[in-house]
Amino acid sequence: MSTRSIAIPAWLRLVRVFQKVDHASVELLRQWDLSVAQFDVLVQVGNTEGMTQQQLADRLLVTKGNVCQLLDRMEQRQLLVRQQEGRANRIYLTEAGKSLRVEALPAQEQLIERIFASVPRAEQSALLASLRRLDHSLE
Amino acid sequence: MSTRSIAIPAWLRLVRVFQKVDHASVELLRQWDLSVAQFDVLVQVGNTEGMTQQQLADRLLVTKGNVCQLLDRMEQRQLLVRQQEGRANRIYLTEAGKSLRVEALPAQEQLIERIFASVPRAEQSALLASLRRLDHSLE
DNA sequence: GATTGCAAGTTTAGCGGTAAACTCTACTGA
DNA sequence: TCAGTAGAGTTTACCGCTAAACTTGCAATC
Repeated sequence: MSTRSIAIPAWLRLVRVFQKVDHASVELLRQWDLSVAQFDVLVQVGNTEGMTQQQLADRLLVTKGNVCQLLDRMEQRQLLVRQQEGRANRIYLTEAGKSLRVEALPAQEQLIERIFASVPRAEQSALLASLRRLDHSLE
Repeated sequence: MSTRSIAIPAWLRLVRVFQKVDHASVELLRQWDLSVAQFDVLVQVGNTEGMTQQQLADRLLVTKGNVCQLLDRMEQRQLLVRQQEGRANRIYLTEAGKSLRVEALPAQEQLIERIFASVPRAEQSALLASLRRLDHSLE
């Protein structure tokens, strides 16, 4: 039995899976003219109505500059509104934003379920456990 | 014991891990003024000297338009050369490109090893197996 | 109350990526 | 032969993202 680490192949495979699932998401969300980034905003703001731009940036692991641009486009499309409060902007979904979220989120979740159905339930648990370890080891 | 699928949390965790490891790679490669995309080109072209732009695009799962722009910048930095042959361009690393590859690749691999060290060897095998299943189920 | 300073947001240059239109070259077939 | 076509590469417009410089508003301290 080999003692060499398989970290590299595991990482390369993880990247591959990420890219492919991401592409599938892009395809799915295209029917609502949504990018993955915009979809993520819709999901997060829907979960925590009234969050600030900085909070959103922290959740998404992106810069506040990026969030600002994303919100510009989404506000223009009337999917959400900024509401100034002190020196922060609180974000709220419009009705159009909410109904888009209610359509797209279940579809996206079904896509993920379908893809992961190729992995048996017990293996999914182990997968999740390993990923959690990796995540926590990166702070 | 619950029977509900954990596909969604597993996917969200996978995304998180990808983002964090990717950020760590960006930090590491910054010391050679390399982006992850440029590093990937260096690795692939080093593995298969003389490959065409289209072959490279297929390997990296990106468009040929993207490869064209990446190569523009890297050729300008004299890390590689295009050599026209019929209607295709064959790509070769320069000496500068090769030596950069020889420096950066082991460092990158050590980074991955270090991160994955938090997962026991047996668990890494299971992780790899699950990821392979996912990959293959996406064609 | 004026000064200082920090925190939230905005702007801009530049890279990475896609899609689509375009050029150029080679091959194929009537 | 030569018209058509398909494949490889290039270009362009636009989105996602970062880093860094910039603006603005609030608070604390003197």
